Amino acid sequence: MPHQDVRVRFAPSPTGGLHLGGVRTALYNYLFARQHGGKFILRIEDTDQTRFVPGAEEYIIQCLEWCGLTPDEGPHVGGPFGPYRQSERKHLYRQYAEQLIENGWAYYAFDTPEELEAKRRQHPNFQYDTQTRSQMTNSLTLPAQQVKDWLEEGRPHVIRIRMPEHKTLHIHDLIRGEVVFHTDQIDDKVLLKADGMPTYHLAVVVDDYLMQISHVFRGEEWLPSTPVHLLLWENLFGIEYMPKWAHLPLILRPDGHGKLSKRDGDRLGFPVYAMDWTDPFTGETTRGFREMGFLPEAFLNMLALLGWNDGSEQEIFALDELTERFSIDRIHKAGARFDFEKAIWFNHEWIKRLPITHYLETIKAFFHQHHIALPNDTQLIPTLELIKDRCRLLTDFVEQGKFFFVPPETYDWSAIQKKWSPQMKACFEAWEQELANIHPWKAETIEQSLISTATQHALKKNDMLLPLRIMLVGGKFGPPVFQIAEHLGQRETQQRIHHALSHLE
RNA sequence: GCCGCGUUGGUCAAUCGGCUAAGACGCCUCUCUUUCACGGAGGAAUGACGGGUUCGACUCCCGUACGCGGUACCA
Repeated sequence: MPHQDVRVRFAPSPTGGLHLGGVRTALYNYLFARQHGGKFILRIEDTDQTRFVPGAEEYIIQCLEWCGLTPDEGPHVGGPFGPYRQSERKHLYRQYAEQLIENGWAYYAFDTPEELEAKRRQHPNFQYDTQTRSQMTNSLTLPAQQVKDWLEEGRPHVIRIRMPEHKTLHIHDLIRGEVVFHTDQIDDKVLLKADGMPTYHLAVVVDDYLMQISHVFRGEEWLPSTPVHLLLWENLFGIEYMPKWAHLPLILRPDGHGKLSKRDGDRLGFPVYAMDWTDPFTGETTRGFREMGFLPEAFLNMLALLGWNDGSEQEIFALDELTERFSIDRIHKAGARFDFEKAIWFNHEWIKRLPITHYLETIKAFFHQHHIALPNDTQLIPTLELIKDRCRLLTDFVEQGKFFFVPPETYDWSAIQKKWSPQMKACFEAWEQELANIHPWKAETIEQSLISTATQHALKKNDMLLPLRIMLVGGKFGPPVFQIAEHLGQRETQQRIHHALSHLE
């Protein structure tokens, strides 16, 4: 009897940084599992030993953790269906491949990679399939004794699926509906490689069965190989155990055409990976969303809406809201272009919505990276609150807030040059002395004081504002200037005016 | 080449036969703020093409075009 519980898996192969498309796949899996009270499983698909990259698995786990997509089972937390790393399950697969051979659904093939390559050079459209396998070196064409001998002497071989002839395969996809394939068009995929490792096709079916996976959410690039999986399910475990398929639309590059790749990010100046990834072989680091100043809430929100919407006008969703609203039938069929500007917009919205305390530590870390010393939290938080609305990325806090903690190194004098005069200088010099008499040190009282000093010098307050801003901030930006002065404190404000005046004639 | 999937503004997209085709991002204008942003109000901008079906097609069907994916002892 097929199992009823919802069990879904995110099954990346640990070959490098975690692509945003991968995170979205993980997200949809996670949402579906949570929505149905099911389990979200992490399985590491490391059957290609030549592509093993040290550190990649740990990195993937950290990315999921940063996003808040915590697996219920996985190589790092264990679980009742382990091991969760395919390389550690190697011994499991061969028996299934051999079972298929016994039933006539697979065969041994002794063609070497070199032979196959030569064949493909000769016939560019060569495919190892129902038509061509009779000309190849395999257990279907060789005498039984020959096969037996070769196997006994350990001759390298693979096991290939034997595609039936002239059959139509119907696959029901939760997103696309009925998809039909013809077996004559499909090649005899390798199931077990010469090194004894299964290929994706065998491993995915065996493990989904053994791990009792109920639904498979994976990228659309897998759709063409689904008929192979279907046949395997049919002949190994029974179609009634087969998970439901949902092939997700691809995330496309913003310009031109094609799947979004790491290279597009490098070229166009935006991240593609969830977090910074350093290639252990070249030492080269690729920037990630996290390090670029994205909140995980925004990152996930943006990804969720790339290919799905709930039909309303709402665009901002927290993870628990997504869990509530998510539905497979509202997933788009067509691929979506990634738009970095929109991603930034999502981040801005989340920065504005969340309390500073929610991401205080992250901001502090960014300041520390720039060697900027910060005051204690009770003083820091109100200051950050003041600039919050103008920060689209968390790294913007450094840019927008630095002047609160470090006096300006340069001044944008050009902004005030036209209106600057000796009278104005005299007025500021007088006001500088006045600062000590301002009580309490509040934006309103500071403003009143400036007004009265300006009036005494036959100047207008409004003409004083920009020069004051330049003296305190260095440039033409930031919150209202008297609030800046309030946050700076009397002493610091006085010092900055004094210092600025000594540099102005 | 073959197979599969897809096609509403520049981008994300709503629409499940009644459309004068939502909304968001971005862009432009105005407004607020005597800084820069935020906010607020407006604006320009869309159904690939050709046939059907229908009283009526963006919506259904069939072609064509275009795009993408697959076609590995990679996943």
